[in-house]
Amino acid sequence: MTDDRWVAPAVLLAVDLVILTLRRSRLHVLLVERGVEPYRGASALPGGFLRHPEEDLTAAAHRELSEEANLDAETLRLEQLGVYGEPGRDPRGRVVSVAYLAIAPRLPEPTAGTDAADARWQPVDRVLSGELELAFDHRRIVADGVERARVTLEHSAIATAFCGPIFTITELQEVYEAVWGIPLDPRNFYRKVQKTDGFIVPVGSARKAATGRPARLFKAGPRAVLYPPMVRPAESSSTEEQ
Amino acid sequence: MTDDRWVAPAVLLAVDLVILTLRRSRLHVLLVERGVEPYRGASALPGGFLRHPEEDLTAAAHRELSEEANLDAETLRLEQLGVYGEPGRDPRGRVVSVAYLAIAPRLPEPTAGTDAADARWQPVDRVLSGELELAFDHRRIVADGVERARVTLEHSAIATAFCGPIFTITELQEVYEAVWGIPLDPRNFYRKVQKTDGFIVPVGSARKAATGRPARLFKAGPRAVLYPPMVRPAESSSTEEQ
DNA sequence: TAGCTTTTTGTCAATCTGACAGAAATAGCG
DNA sequence: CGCTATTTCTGTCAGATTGACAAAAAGCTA
Repeated sequence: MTDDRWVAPAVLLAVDLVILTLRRSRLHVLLVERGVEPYRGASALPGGFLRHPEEDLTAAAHRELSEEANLDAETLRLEQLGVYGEPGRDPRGRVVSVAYLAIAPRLPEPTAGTDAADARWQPVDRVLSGELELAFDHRRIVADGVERARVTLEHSAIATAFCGPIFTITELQEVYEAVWGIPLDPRNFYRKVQKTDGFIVPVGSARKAATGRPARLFKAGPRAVLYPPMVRPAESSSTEEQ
Repeated sequence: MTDDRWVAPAVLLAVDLVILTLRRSRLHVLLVERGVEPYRGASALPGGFLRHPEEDLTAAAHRELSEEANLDAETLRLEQLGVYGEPGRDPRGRVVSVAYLAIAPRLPEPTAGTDAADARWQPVDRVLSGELELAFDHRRIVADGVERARVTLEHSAIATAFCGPIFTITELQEVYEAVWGIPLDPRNFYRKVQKTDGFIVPVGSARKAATGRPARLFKAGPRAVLYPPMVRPAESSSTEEQ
């Protein structure tokens, strides 16, 4: 951070939000329909410019979330995902965008806010496959956010945040399956989760279910970082070997 | 990324660089002595403002690196570390800084460039302990960079980049020990590295050493992502349990 | 040749993983 | 009430991995 005698050029700073949740056992991302140009009518991540030059970035992120999707942003823990500042990514000029990621429990259907014509949950598959096109470079941002979520699930107990306050082990497994996009063995998952110390704690030996054997209920444990981590089965080598 | 009819406020955008290397088995970070206000004379990370509004962020990072430290930046793979945009972090006004991280082999002693009065390697310990004070929030950025490097070492083969093109397993171990800050068992390390497929490949059964048994030589293997990862021994639980 | 140092090869018990069998608990149905 | 379907939970078992440690191998030096 050196400075110049030269006047430093200013750029437009924006925040974009990748809000992930689980609906019907599928990973969904919150999208808005743009109400203004450019990309008017297209789907995009919620977000927007800083309101004033002194606005804090996370504050701006929370503000945009409530403005555009009427979601109670206070309860979401926003994690910085990255900066997207490639010249030309926005037709209006140089816009640098800071992306934030949040992983959320089943959230209510959002209602359109002031800036966006509409706000709704869309399956990430539709976005990643390209079936649903997004404005700007938002598809890339979603992809990065999903990958981050996958890694985060391995090392942190955040998966419990996808569930309600009380959940069964099967429900927790469905979170992992949905985010990782692969099926897991229920018995091994059960064992692993149970003996990962501090991950989940049993809550009143209650029960549940509609058709099978009643499942025990748990709540999130005190540990935030999982050690050893949940290991995601190998899929393919990043670089071919030999 | 919604826009306003309101004129969006512009902020000053800067890049900061955390360049890590190994010198005498200790992790060092590249620092410059600031030649201008604010914090004139204090140590700081190399970096600076965008030169013009259309400059690419990574291009700016590479430019600053060569300007301030005369390092051949082309060979370094810069990885985005995060955004530091807290209001008030820079006395000149609202400055948002994008931090980049690079992990590098033994680099030459840098020479001061145009903007910085001096550029040199400093042990990260001295920075993290607070013994050496840095300008702005750069100590925090260094801390984040070191932690990122530690995690990266677990999952990627980047550790080989700290060594020269040809190295011994002991040299590779010293990289892990320096970055992780803990000692490792040579025999178990040897075994683990050897059977992590594609990590390192033996190069001509040459030898080396001055005092003990000659060590075999290796070069970086084709695999960039390590699976299974190198596991860093547990240190302490992030959240107390029970 | 003996001693020192460092690298390399083993050993062993404990733990973890992946695959799978089968018991337990409930609802629905004839 | 007994049977079946379904889901949850408890085991088992072989193979791989880990951490701790012993000891051989290969040089250099005295």
